[in-house]
Amino acid sequence: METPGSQSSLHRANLERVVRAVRLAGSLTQAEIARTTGLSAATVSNIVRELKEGGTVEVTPTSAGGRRARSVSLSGDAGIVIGVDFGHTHLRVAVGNLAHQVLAEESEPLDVDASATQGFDRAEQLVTRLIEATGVDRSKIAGVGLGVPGPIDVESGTLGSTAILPGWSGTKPAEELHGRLGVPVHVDNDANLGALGEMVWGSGRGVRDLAYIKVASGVGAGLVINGKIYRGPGGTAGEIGHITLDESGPVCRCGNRGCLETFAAARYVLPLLQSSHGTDLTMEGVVRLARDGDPGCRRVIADVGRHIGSGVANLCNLLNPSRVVLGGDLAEAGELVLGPIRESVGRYAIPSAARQLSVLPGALGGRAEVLGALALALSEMGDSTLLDGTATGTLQAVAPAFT
Amino acid sequence: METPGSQSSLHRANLERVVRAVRLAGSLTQAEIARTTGLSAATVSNIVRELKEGGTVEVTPTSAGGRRARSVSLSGDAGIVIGVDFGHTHLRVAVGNLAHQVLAEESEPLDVDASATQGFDRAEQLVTRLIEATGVDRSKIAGVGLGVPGPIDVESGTLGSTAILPGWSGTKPAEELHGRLGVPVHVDNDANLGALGEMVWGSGRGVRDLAYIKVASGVGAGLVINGKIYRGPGGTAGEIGHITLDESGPVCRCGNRGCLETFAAARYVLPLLQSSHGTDLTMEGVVRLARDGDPGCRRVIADVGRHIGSGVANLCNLLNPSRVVLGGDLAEAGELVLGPIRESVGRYAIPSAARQLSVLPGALGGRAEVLGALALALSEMGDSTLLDGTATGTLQAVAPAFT
DNA sequence: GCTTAGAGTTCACTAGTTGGACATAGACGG
DNA sequence: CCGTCTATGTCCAACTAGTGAACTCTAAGC
Repeated sequence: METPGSQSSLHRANLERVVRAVRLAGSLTQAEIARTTGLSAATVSNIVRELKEGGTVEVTPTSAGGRRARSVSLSGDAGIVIGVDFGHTHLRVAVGNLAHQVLAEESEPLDVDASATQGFDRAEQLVTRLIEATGVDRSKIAGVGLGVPGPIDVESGTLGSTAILPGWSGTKPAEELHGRLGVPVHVDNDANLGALGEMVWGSGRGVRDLAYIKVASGVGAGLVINGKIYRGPGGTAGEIGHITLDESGPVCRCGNRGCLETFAAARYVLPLLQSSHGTDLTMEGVVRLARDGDPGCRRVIADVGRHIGSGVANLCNLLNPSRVVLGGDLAEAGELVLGPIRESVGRYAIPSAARQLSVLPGALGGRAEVLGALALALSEMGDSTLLDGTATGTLQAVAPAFT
Repeated sequence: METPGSQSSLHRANLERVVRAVRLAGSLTQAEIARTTGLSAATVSNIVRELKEGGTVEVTPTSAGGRRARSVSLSGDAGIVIGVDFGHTHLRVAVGNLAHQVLAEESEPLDVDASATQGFDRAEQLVTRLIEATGVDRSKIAGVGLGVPGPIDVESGTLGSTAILPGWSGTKPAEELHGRLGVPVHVDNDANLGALGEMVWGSGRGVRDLAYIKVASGVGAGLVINGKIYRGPGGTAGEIGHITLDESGPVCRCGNRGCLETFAAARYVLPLLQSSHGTDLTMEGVVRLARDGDPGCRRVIADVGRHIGSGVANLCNLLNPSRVVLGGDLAEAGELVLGPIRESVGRYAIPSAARQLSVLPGALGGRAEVLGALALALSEMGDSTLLDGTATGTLQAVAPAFT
């Protein structure tokens, strides 16, 4: 990085090449590394020795029953990364290692009206607790990924005006957390992190172009293009919630009318059920009732699905992603919502684009954002390519998260 | 390329770095090259000598009135590239050099009903003629870019079923032309090439994220994301023409209803003026009449603009590009169509995304596609990054194209 | 005319990759 | 049970390529 064209940069690149190969395959012998990376056996030998001395990899003597291969794998304590996710009602923290394994994860409720300072204090405490619980050395923290539920300017790190976390607008979450933890902190919004999480660990594995659609109090999308999060020059890409579906529809909080959000987001949908089902319904509750067979809730969810499908059809015509992953509470409704989405997509998208699109529920549920924060920390720490094109399948299994 | 992590690959990368720096700046002294590339002066000295001996660059002894700097520039005859563009009614060919200069350009009418074979014959003849006219050696051809007006599968190179060039579907244009010219041929559709052309030579210079919208017999968009054409996994990204604007609108040729195309494309718009203006109107004619003040044509064009604006607003919400460039015949209408587009965008896109969006007419007119084909040939020939982030302004002036 | 400063070159040095030789250890066949 | 075979990993000499420092050259400034 320092000197763009020097030999040392070549060496660094080769180091990363080896690390990436090992990470993608789990464990490899040196000869296998040489074959997959294209480097010579001698070079691999040197690099492995260097990495071993640096503590990045571990060499286990002849595990497999071959001739005499020593398998190389990433050492579990080479470094750890931390993901922190602020939601509207919760705070969630995960600790993982360089091998993409989740070591610990925990969430706790967070008061919506809590001040930013309180929030960051809580986050710091929870991080400290999890670090202690896993028993790793604090100095091993390589980076932190941070998710916030609202528009954030990635360049300056300033949180925009957001109706979701009232007292927080104008703060710089990354700086705050960096001050408390003393390590690099990278921020992004929840939709982008959800996309990243599902891409690395969930329903988006192996896909290089996907859209993650999160339906909660608003509707947002995280776009992955060519294996990387796409934020757009202004940082506001993915605002699928404000696609216009009906020019004379309900007025949206953004000031326009008939945005997708006004047909799909919790704040606009829940009131529909007030007179029949009471006022204290949550989206989660509606989903549960729908699964239990409640016809009103089923109808509402299907309508939401149809509208989301219209938005996805537009997205599909424009970007032609190979996969759309649905996240947020609504994803729990499964086929009740996915069916109508697929139907709408089939109806409104051009056939050639719709044909190869798969619409899947997120595999990570509420964990998508924290895990995405973890992945963000991993991707920002120099191993720039998380998924290398045709990943050959054998990715790490996610360690069962305790708590 | 051959050996991914070797020193020779590093050397090759450094060669490209220098070539790119020189190309972006037009001409540089060695010391300037050293500064912009980050390489040491000694290395630059060696590389320049190598490139000079290879005939890639020329060193002109002290042109500027400095102390004693020898300016390095790409040699005009280091290699040439060719762009070929098939339109619905024309065939257009351009010849350029590695310095991004257009040496010759010519277009001739092409019968819509011409067979594919006839078309390729004509293209070959025109290419040969232009090569001879410029007097360069045929062996210097480094590559050909080819534009076709219809859906093409970039992987297999097969032209999809297209209503625009009837007898051509199923052919493999790149193979055909490769067989005749004997050099590598790269294909893409007209919207993508238009985007590339405007990005390199036209209204999109210096921008890394833009959408080029071409309104002709259909409506298509070419998307540039992070400085590169984005085609999507299935190759059908950019189908802005089939965004749904009105669920119960006119039936579109794609089978859906109320697509943007049904409100904006020539085949749907021209009939509106039949009873008042006669049946043999073309889009070009409507634009001319509108500029001359014809109220009916003005109204129609404004309506088209408003509808395109709705589509652009959706695009803008999803992708947040920093620029939208309008191409095709319609762009000639200037503010008559841009005004309504901007108005619609302001109305339907979320403010933060719309604020930083600029909507401009294409600067290249009907030449955008050929020039894009030229740029495609250039970008595919190993100099993978055409525009390197913060291009410092001083791009080549386009040499006036003689017919 | 002398000084100065920036441009480009040369040279010795260093970093880093590679091919080939070599040691090692299990598998296989007899 | 032993020799052969084969693939693994390591070591060494050769080679490639970039770098810093010293050096030369030329025009500008005083």
